Amino acid sequence: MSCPARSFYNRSTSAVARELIGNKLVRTISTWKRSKTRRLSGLIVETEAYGYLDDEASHASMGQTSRNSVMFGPVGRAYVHFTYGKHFCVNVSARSSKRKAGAVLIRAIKPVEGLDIMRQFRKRDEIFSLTSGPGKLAQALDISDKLNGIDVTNPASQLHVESGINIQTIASSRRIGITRAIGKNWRFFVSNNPFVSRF
DNA sequence: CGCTCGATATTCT
DNA sequence: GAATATCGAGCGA
Repeated sequence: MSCPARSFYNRSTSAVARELIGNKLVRTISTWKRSKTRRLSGLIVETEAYGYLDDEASHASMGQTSRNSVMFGPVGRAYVHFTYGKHFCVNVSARSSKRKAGAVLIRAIKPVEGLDIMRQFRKRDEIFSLTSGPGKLAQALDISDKLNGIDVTNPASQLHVESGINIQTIASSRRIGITRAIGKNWRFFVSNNPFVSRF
């Protein structure tokens, strides 16, 4: 399967956020036995765009720091950050050439491959709570800050994005879990599906 | 079901 | 000190 090219991420973050819906987030891990590789994957069903100085809710809004440096680097890289003292969130760096920083948060995926392994990482069986939230999907795919900065346009990367299906029913809304810049409707999700985080 | 609230580390004021 | 791109246990209906 092919990966969206780097140029895919070289557009406005809101456009990238919308078009990432329907693509596949893939995590490859080596199992403890016989160093065999396994694929964990899911269809991206919910995203949020985060901008630069124009977006007070973005980690990049106050300039470059050690935490958000991936948002300022090449597009198509994973920006993994730790939040609320417990959880990791997975983003992909993206922006048009006119901006200096930006990223798209992946908020939810629909599990496709490796559900048994996801259940082990999540320590629960219910399929709808496996990956229906940014912290949940990071845990289900065993994603931590060790993967920060990885190139998601490379199919050999342990975390990458593969081209998927075209989704017709994409809706947008305010972003979730933020208090600033709530006027921007930069959350995109597949309407009428049970795998998104919430409405 | 739905709501409230504590956990818990990093960043910002 | 306060806030945070979250989650799930515990409660009441």
